[in-house]
Amino acid sequence: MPELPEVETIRTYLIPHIKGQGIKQVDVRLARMLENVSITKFKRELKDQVIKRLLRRGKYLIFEMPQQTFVIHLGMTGQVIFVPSDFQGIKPFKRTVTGWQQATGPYLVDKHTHVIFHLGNNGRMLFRDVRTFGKIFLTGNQWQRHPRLAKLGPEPLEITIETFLQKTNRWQSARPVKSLLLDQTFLAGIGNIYADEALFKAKIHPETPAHNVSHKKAKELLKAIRFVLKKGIRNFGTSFSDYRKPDGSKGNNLESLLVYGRGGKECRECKMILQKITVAQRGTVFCPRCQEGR
DNA sequence: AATTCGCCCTGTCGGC
DNA sequence: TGCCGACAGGGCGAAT
Repeated sequence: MPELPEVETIRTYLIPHIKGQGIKQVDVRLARMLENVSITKFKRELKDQVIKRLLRRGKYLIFEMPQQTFVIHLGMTGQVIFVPSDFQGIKPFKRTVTGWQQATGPYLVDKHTHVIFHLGNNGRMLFRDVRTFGKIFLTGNQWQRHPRLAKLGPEPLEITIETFLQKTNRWQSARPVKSLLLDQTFLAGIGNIYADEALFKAKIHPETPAHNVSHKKAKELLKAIRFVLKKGIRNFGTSFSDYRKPDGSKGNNLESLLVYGRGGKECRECKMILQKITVAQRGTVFCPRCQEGR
């Protein structure tokens, strides 16, 4: 699932390819990927606009244009693929009994490719999403005020340790600390992978009630969050299942994971068998020895 | 007001 | 071999 490091990797990759490019045309092949905007309006608002800036806030990708801003959220399985103008692998879409099934090379234009942005440099930006939990929406020029973005908490890589400790000081909550990490109004951009990784790194049991997290532990937690997110970015993201860079290749962070997806296997630090439990309706892996006590 | 739960969706996997 | 149910989970809106 694309989290902060994956979205940041996509953003960094896309910038040189799309910044300053005009949008010649947009194809929308699945209307429900657009949130609160019709296909007609979406096309009209984007046509002939120039992408001025590409930003990230939490797990959201923000495309700023002079008169309008559109935002992409990748949900669980969303991908943004950039197809350069000289790429020859894409054939016309073809309807088959099983749906749109023309997949060629790393640039997959198939039944899961829902939106295609045709750019001025004749490149194409594809939005592909198997489980269709992703969303694309318009915000107007004040994207910070859009309801989805306005409610986001601070960026974990930007918040100061002092501000973070003030936030955690006010935790009178019995909620498991993992549920707080997944709460985008607390910190923006952490998902299931990096939450488990950060809790392991900070040696905190995922079910620890928030009010039992000491000042010292909270400090270690923020350091751990930063560490795993930065490492994820350095490794171009975690390709656990569907995540791909915009060139179609996988990120390199999977082999760096210490707990996520490793339930039943040995802890890389102490050889104890990693446990898999459910916390906040999410699969959660932790080491009973390294992360003991709540 | 804070928190949890149900739902959206499709590919994959284990069991029979 | 093939069918079926369970499972994966981000975020919203309803329920508690």
